[in-house]
Amino acid sequence: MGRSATTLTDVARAAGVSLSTASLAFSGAGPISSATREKVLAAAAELGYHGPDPVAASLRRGRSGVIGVVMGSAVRRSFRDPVSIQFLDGIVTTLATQGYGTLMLPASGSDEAPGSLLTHGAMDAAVLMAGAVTSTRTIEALRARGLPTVQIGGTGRQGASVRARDKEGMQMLGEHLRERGHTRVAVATLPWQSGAQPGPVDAGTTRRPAAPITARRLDGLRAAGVEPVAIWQCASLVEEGIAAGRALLASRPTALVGFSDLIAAGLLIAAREAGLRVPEDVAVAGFDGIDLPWLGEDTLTTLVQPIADMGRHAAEAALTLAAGGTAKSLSVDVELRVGTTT
Amino acid sequence: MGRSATTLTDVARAAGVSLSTASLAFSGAGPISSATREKVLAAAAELGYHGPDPVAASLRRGRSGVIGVVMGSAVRRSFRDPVSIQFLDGIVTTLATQGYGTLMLPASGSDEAPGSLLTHGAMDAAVLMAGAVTSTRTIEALRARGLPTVQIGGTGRQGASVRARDKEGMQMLGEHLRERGHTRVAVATLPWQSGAQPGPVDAGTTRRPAAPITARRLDGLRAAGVEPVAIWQCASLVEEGIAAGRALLASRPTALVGFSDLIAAGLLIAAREAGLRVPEDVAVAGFDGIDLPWLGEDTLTTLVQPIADMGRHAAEAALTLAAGGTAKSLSVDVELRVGTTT
DNA sequence: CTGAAAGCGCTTACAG
DNA sequence: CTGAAAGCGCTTACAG
Repeated sequence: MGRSATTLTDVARAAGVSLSTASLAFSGAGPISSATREKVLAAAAELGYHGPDPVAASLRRGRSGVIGVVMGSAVRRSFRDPVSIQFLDGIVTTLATQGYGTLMLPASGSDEAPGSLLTHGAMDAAVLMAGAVTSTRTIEALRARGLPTVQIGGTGRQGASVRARDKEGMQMLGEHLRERGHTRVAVATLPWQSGAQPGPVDAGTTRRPAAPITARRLDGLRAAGVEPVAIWQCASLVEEGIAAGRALLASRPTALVGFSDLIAAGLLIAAREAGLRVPEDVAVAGFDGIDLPWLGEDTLTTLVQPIADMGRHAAEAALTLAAGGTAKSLSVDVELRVGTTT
Repeated sequence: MGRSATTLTDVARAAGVSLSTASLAFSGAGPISSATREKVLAAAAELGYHGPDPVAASLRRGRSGVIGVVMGSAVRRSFRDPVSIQFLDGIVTTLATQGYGTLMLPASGSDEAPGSLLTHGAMDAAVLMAGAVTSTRTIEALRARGLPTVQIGGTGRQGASVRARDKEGMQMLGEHLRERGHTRVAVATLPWQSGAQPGPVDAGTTRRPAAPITARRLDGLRAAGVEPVAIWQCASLVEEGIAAGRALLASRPTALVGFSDLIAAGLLIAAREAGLRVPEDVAVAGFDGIDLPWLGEDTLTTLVQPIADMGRHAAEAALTLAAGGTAKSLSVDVELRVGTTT
């Protein structure tokens, strides 16, 4: 059962004190003499009692001590991007220092009912990882329960969010590319909406992506006066970046921009594969600022996001919400890091 | 608080039934007429009640509905290997289908006290990911609470474990290399013990690695008659594999074996970097069978583990233990997949 | 098929 | 500083 047979009542009896006093010895939430505490702790050790049952304490306190983290898609897919892992690291680490647990929640697909964990799992608040943002059913299932949420990369319009200044970042990159004389820029974006399949997008479209991150990054490029000669949407995976690169090179671009570093790595591989020199024949840039130790000599020109910090902020916002407070949305700066690929 | 203000008692009153009947309407754990159930559900919908409080239900049932997963090290580091992610995917997915949640537990370092989540988090059992296996303090903290554990990659000596037949696999690889005529084999192993720093290991040592996976894989090579000309221990990361490769090439090997695919990818990069042709000048092989889309034309010769299956088995064992049953240890077969690198 | 009662193990006002 | 009491919200024998 994962629960020891001896309870706080047993410990109190063995120590010759009341239940409330025994509770205080463990929680320290009230005045207690150190002699009494020692007595209780000794009795507990004697009985093999390892502290109050967390479930019972949760019920009494009215809080589960758990924050849910909703992944963008299946764990396997979602966490192939180191960015997700660093977010998760920031979240888990921050919550752990507050004694809070992190519950993994598989997001439901856009066409399937939310899982029982989402509808009935014990938690006080939830963090929605970037890819989960546009999965409406997931958000609605959480809202229906009255659970406060924090979105990473969201719009901030529905509850608290933590996001990067994507537009400002991409604008910096766009200006950097224009300074370098690039006029033909092809772009491999993130998906325009949740569940979108990889493939071309009409470069002249006036439709704005439903996914906020994709929309903001595209806005940034355009704000710099960069009008893409070709657009390909794909997930943040190296293989999808490679496929995007192969397709985009047909438009004879002088620069390739990936909306993530993993995508950009794929673009770079596709360019090399085509026998092109980088950056002489074609420049390549990404977004994220992660380590790609397998990329060889090149270091990618990219926009560095403070990823672990963002995870930390999201966790802190979730804790505030769990405690009944209100959390404000937060935008963090990104930094242009010029590597060898532009 | 993450808890709606209305309770099952309110719903029962509104529906004009008893508390026990209202409970049955949600759980279906006893006989109830469908008319009555409808009445209760309608009252619940009316009141905005979204089902029984999971914490209260857990207390009453005596089970938290949560399984902890202890990572090998910090999330950030541990999950840079896709193998860990696939394990986690298998675990989370399997548990979710049973309505069970997955709690992320950062392992404590070998020299620090176990975190409060480990000592006081609500869970019914725990799964220890490969790297966590030799972290004695972590295991002891869990055992002290009376929590049953399942180890991935463990020895099976302390509780249930799910592991690959590492030795048999490596023996197959050793024989494959010998058939190809290799006599000078250099090896980049996984760490010999928890927390070991990357670096050389005396190839002639008779000391056996404390880490069971490392020990079994080395045993397998030797069982095939392969006596390494040089050994370097490192974590399963591409950059550590690259460093290992640079060092190991000094021993003029005709074959390089990495104890993980990530390490082997690093070895391959180091070989290319040294201007060596693979496999003509030097062969390279790994262990795991993961996708490495950034590796270029080459496909790694490797031992394929059924990783997601192993995660699934571990989750099922944990569920059995959580229900008070006993779980047996399990070994799964690995398969030699010959690629272009040997 | 439905209801009344007990109790899961704890924390927290409250009284002394 | 310590103790007696209430109650967190639910599920499950048990009786009818």
